[in-house]
Amino acid sequence: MGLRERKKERTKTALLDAGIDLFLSQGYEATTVDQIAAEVDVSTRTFFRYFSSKEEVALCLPAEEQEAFLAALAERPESESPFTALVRTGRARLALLRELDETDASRLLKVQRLIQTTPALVASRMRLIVHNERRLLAEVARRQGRCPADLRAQLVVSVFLAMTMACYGDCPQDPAALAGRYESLLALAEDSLRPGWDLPAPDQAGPDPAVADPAVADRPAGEAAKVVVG
Amino acid sequence: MGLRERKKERTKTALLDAGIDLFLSQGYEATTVDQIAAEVDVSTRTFFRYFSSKEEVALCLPAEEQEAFLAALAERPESESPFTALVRTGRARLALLRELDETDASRLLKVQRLIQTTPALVASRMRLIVHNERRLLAEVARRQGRCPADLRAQLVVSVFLAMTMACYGDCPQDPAALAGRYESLLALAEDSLRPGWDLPAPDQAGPDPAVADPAVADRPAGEAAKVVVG
DNA sequence: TGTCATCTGTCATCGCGTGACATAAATTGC
DNA sequence: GCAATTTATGTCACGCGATGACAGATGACA
Repeated sequence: MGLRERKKERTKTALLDAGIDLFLSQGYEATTVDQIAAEVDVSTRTFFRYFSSKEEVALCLPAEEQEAFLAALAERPESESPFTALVRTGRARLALLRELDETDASRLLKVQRLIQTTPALVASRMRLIVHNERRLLAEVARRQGRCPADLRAQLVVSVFLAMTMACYGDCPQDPAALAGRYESLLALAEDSLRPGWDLPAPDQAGPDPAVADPAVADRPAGEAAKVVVG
Repeated sequence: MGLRERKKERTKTALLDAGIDLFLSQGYEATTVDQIAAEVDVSTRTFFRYFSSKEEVALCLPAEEQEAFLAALAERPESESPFTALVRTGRARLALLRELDETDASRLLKVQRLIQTTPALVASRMRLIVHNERRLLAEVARRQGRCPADLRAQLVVSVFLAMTMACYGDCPQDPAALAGRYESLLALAEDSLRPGWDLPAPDQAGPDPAVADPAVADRPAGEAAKVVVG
């Protein structure tokens, strides 16, 4: 790796760290791009050559994590059911947090704290997650042997994402607490879901049950509700 | 209602309609606030007195719907389980779509199409939804007699929101298709969830099982997974 | 060393959003 | 109907985020 690339990398992490620290100390909105650039002693224009937006400073790490998650998911054995594969991938990623460089780990925790305390960034991370939902869905549908429009595939992804978001819900603190929260939610899901719920229905062999019969919506309100009341 | 208020209301809906139409015809990003204001023949500054941002033009209707949803949820009978109350409220709101003024209905459908075809707006709507999650959670927890930090309450809300988002997932088209999709997802949820899953666990009487034992996270990866593999 | 590619700074520009202030309009009281 | 008050609107100025264009500085390579 040449001097040039090393210099670039140093500048990028310098901007990243400066940005995160400024965001945390004086607030995300109150911090201007000019300030970040000045801190690293580069021009504002140069800042935008490293980060496409101010937001990206706060979200590039989570974005990378998502990429890594998708890559890891793709390598889970086919024998695992879709939801199991998702859950185990999540657990593996979580475990990776603990064997991290001290500076990298603290950076990640800072970013977590930052996002958590900034409504605009919470929304942005949500956007990230939703943006990747499509790819997650594709992988789940592939494992189920269905098309991505399959409602059950969507349900599996939605439930998993719901769990993930609920995980972010409170306390970032330390990786251990996060993992604990993750496992608690998992146990709860086990209590709530029927075994095999994430496997494709064996009776319907067709590859496209995506659009359901709209006539079902004409049922009176009180009638269809029993399906979930139990 | 005085002349003044009528005039204001007319200006607001004029800006709203002009904005939606311009967004749809030439794209959201490509449309400037100046254009919208010019279309209604008011100054740019005045536009911002009616809408706090360009985004709000596209999202004020969904925002109002969310408020209405929360109000309707609060009035569901206590006898309904949390998830049932959520589902029936959703169904009732969906039914309301059909008895709407022609111009209001077409506006709503336009907004749906607009959001669906604009990634930035999809994200923004997601932000709206997440922003209201807290209030939804409060109501669910109240019905369960638990605190909002209760994981089961969070699961209930998450599953419901996941269903809602999956509903938005594809085809806006007509209200009937939307309702059909809603009911299909509902039926699928019935297949996947155990009866009574949304009721508070009877054994744990304490009001605060929010934070789980972090020690559980120390289990080897392969062991805890069986809880969902079944 | 000299040539080439690439990174960087400066400048200009656009769009979104806001505060301040003056003007025009509607509302109220007489 | 007219004056006094309230309130909506327009104009101006400004800050911030983001982008394109161009010239100069710096590392890469023969």
